[in-house]
Amino acid sequence: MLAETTVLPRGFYQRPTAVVARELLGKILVRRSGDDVVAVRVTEVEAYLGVDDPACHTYGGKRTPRTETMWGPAGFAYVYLIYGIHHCLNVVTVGEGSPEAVLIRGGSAVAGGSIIRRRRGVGVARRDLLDGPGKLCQALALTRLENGLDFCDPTSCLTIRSDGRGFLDGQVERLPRVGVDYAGEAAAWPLRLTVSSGLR
DNA sequence: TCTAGGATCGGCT
DNA sequence: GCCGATCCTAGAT
Repeated sequence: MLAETTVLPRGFYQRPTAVVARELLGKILVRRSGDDVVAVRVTEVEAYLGVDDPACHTYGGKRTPRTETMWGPAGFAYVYLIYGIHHCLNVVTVGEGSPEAVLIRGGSAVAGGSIIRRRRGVGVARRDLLDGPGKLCQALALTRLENGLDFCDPTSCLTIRSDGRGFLDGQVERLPRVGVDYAGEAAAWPLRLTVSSGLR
């Protein structure tokens, strides 16, 4: 199934964050750990626009050990812990010195469904498996240990691939981001992208 | 050191 | 719809 896919090149990520966010919808996140392979098609993302975005971890030029990955080159994974319990997976965009990223909020399983169910809990309903950033990370077995992985290295245990399919603009909903009320008017910026209907 | 708070989730009412 | 869990992170002292 993954034989007909290609790993997205660095250049894919070295573009404006809002563009990368839109283009990530429909792409396939592939996670290898040991003999387990899990693949998830991205259906929900949020853009975080760096130093000028009050909702972003790097707002105002903030640079800390946690956010160091965001300050580096595009195409790397920024994984952090939230609420002491859950992890969130981000894709670093633009380029070195422009600490912007796209948060992967949700997807649908395309391979490794049984592994996902095992990790998420056997009784969990199909639609609840991957509909949140914390759930996605649990399904992909991602923790802070995976922070800084390179999405562009075909031998990496975490890559993003294209199978040539995607979603039409008419299928994409643009909504305010979740859980960033503290960010003032930026909380209303329509930087959350979701798709509801099927592939094209 | 100490403290407050968070890009969430799931259980309970 | 509400609320507690749980602990890292960052900023203050």
